[in-house]
Amino acid sequence: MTFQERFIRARRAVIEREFSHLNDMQREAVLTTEGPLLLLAGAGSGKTTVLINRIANLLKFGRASDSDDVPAFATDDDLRFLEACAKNPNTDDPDRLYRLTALEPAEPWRIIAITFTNKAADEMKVRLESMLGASALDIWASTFHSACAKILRRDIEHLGFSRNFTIYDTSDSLAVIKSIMKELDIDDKSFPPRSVLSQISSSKDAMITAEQYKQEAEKKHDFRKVKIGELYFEYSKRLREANALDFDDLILYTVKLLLTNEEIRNYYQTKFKYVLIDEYQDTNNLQYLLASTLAGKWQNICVVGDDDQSIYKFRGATIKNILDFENQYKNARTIRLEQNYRSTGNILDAANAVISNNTERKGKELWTKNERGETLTLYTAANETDEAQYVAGRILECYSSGESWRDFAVLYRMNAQSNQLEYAFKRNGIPYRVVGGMRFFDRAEIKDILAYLCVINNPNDDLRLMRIINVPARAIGSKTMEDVARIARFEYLSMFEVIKNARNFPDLQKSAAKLAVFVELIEDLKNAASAMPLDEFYDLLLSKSGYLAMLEAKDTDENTAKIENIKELKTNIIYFLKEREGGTLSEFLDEIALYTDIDQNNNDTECVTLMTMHSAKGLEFPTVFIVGAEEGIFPGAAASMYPEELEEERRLCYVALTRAKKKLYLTNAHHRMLFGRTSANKLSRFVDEIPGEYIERPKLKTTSYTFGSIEKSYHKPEYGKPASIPHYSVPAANQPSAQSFDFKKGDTIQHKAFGKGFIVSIQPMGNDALMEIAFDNVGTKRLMRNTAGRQMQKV
DNA sequence: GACTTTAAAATTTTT
DNA sequence: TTTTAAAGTC
Repeated sequence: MTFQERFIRARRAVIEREFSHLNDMQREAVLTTEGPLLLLAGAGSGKTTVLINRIANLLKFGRASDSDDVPAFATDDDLRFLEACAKNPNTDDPDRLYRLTALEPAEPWRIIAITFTNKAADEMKVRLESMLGASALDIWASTFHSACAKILRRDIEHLGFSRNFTIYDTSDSLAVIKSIMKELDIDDKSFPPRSVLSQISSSKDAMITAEQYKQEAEKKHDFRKVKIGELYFEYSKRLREANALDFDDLILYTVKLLLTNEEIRNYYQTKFKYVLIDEYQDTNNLQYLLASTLAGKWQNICVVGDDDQSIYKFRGATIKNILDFENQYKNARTIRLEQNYRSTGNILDAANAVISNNTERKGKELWTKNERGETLTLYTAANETDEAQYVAGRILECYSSGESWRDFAVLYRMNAQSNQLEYAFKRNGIPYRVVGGMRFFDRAEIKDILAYLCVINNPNDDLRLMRIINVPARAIGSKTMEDVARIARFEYLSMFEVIKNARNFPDLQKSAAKLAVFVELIEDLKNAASAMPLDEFYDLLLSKSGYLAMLEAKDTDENTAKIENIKELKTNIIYFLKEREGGTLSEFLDEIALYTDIDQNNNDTECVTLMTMHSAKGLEFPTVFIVGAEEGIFPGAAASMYPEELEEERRLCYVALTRAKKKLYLTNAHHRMLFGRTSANKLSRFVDEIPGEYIERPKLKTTSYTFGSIEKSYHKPEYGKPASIPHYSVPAANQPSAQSFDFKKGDTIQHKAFGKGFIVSIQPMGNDALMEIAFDNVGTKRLMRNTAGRQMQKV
């Protein structure tokens, strides 16, 4: 062996030891620093750990682990020293060792790591900081959108926007579309605003301008598309006038800027020596362009993803990006992380079997050293209520044997399915949280307050001005505002400028006085904003605008909740000020424009989690229930017609299955009421794709069930429904067919899960009753007699 | 201009 | 069934 070969081998050995806690494939991924790298990381394979360690390696050793270069200064003695260190980790001269092993270590600011969600970005930052210390803060670890916002805040002036541009969220965009449609008198029934917006979005993704879109449509004589093209054109125009960018624009304009401006392109291409993209299977075309452009100079692009977990096609993600990576970069290396640390063998094999029915995939088989574990369980319920009750019953049983609430997750295809589960959990006293649905920043009161802040920050923000000008009521109605909008359009003024000079416009004479009051309010607040700390200003805003008074006027639960939310927003402001002392209003608005979920994901709370399978991506739970495993629901009706859609549903199934660590339940129902209509759905094909050895199915043949043909059917009177609609079900252990619940106030009872308790009160409610029970160990709970009663006995 | 009623639609979601 | 938006009424 030559000197060079020996040196490289010894150096590699020393670095490898640094990452000995990883498995071989993980370590390979960490040490492969140079050139394009495709990391196919299966579910539960330690993906984030690899990313963090890879960055650590770049910072500490640079390209040493992946290079044939030997430092010119290295002597024979150095080599002997290095080889000795490779054999024996303890050295008396760590400085010398480091000098010999590190090769151009990367400065933190030369690394950009892009994720999809703020949550993932934050998690990465936290883990980097705890591993590498404060220097990790210089790494660009952010989402696509915030990275772009950062770039554009510097250089967007080249594209004709000013640097203090506003970011519109989806509902802002929707509002713009709606107002254009109203003005152009386009019927929103034949052109649903949402679908128009998604057309615009996919056009932007394909880098098609409004003009091109319209031309193309005219050539094809497609009337619909011509109209949409007009809307697209007007929409872009309005955003430009308002100096606003929507989410797509953030990426689109960044890409445009980089492609058209050589100086800027050079700056970022030189700066970012290492580019890492997480969740690559979820990227769209623009994001792909951005990533490959940023990596254009050094070509050190590492993409991490799992083609089998691509579930966001409907929002523009294209699985092609990950499938074609090796064609895009001819010298790309591919590493597969296939060892799973999360699930039992049975769960994993079931998931592998299901996903193997897909054709559009790279091919990958997860394996694990974990035990086989229990088989999966399929439960076939009579209806959705029974299904929910089954889930609740199982959870109570497990809870009584020592598991905690947070060990359980119930996954469903549609948010609408959460309802029955929530009822069942409430009746049984099971604490739960529902993830998704209404987000904090989507709540009307939060949007209102933020709109105030936006208008104060930039009075020319017409959209937000419209939102708040009559909230609370100031007797400025839609008619007045229509006049204002028309004048603004005609005079090329912003709406605020129009109302400020209302007296000069004949049409506004009647409302001029009211408008003046509003203008004064905004201007006073604007002055106040620069004169005091942000949190103090916030209180002033709430009182002066009359918003708080409006909520306090009606003492309803709803308003109390709204006031809570508004206070929560103040917590955010205080938190922001802690991070950045003397932070200004505009800085705060910028920060939260891209941070849209705050109260989400308190994983530490002790309760069962309910969420869609989509939201479950990236999470794990010891026990998982997948409910509604029925054709027409999962896979959904729309998907079963198209093979591509069906494959996406199957990937979603794969994601759902691989969330479980120890135990996995699947449930379906003979009859299900959804959206007010009852239907009898077949068992999901995905369940049939799981080989029988991994799953335990109900003993009775329930899939071939036809109405009335089952002899051993029975009625469950505890639902209190009329006998004319009998319920049929497979008897289950936790469902005695009939039972009398003669609980009385003052009784001492023994509950399966909650232990001993004392009935404080019973309130009859129809055929049921609400019982308040003081338990010895878990405090007082309110339970429904007919459901929770099954779980307890008098003592 | 505020409030009530009625009708239609309802995967999946992050930024 | 439930939610949301638009039309109708006071």
